[in-house]
Amino acid sequence: MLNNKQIERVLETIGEMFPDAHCELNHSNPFELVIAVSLSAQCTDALVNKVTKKLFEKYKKPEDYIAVPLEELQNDIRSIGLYRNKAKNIRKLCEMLLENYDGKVPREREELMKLPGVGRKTANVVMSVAFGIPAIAVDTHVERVSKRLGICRWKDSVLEVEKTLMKKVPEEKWGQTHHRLIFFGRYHCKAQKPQCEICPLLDLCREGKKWMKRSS
DNA sequence: CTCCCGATAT
DNA sequence: ATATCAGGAG
Repeated sequence: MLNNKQIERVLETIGEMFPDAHCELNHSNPFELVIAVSLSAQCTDALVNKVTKKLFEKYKKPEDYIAVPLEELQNDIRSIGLYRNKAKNIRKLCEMLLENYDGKVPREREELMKLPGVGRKTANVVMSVAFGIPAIAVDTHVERVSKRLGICRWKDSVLEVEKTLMKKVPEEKWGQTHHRLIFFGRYHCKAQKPQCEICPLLDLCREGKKWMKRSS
């Protein structure tokens, strides 16, 4: 496990590598962000953006998603994968927004997580990106990077990873750090082919040597 | 734990 | 051919 000084070095380094890390899911309001993030489960954001480009032109409000047959919505998001679950969730989510939230996306984590297809990770993204409420969403990249670097333990659950990051990172830097960890994981410390050879953090990474061998 | 699932990289 | 992708629900 990294000590506080090492954590500080990690934050500084990923800040230099990805100073302008940001949410890469295209959206123009909280409602579109909820849809985009719920679609992004087990799918690249590039593909989500390809689908939402057309989707957001066709469906503007919660009412629009309910107005069409479920099969039509399934077809509009088919290329994403997991499309039956996602279509059903989006439809129900829109119904709930209209019934319980005046058609608007709630800001509270507890309320967000009541929506179908919205778990803690998605709720945290919406809170942080759409509403500017401090939160750290732990996705596959944040989890992998945190564990490889030794920010947390290998056996930690995603919730434990989130708690560790909240404890180790100053609250005013949660949003920024969250996106930098994602960029670091997505473009540098990748799942299949991590760039260990050019990694400025290799000396404090427990997994680095293992990956160096595999790539040689 | 399993299932959902197409697109892409390796 | 297999692993992975801004996960969530049962």
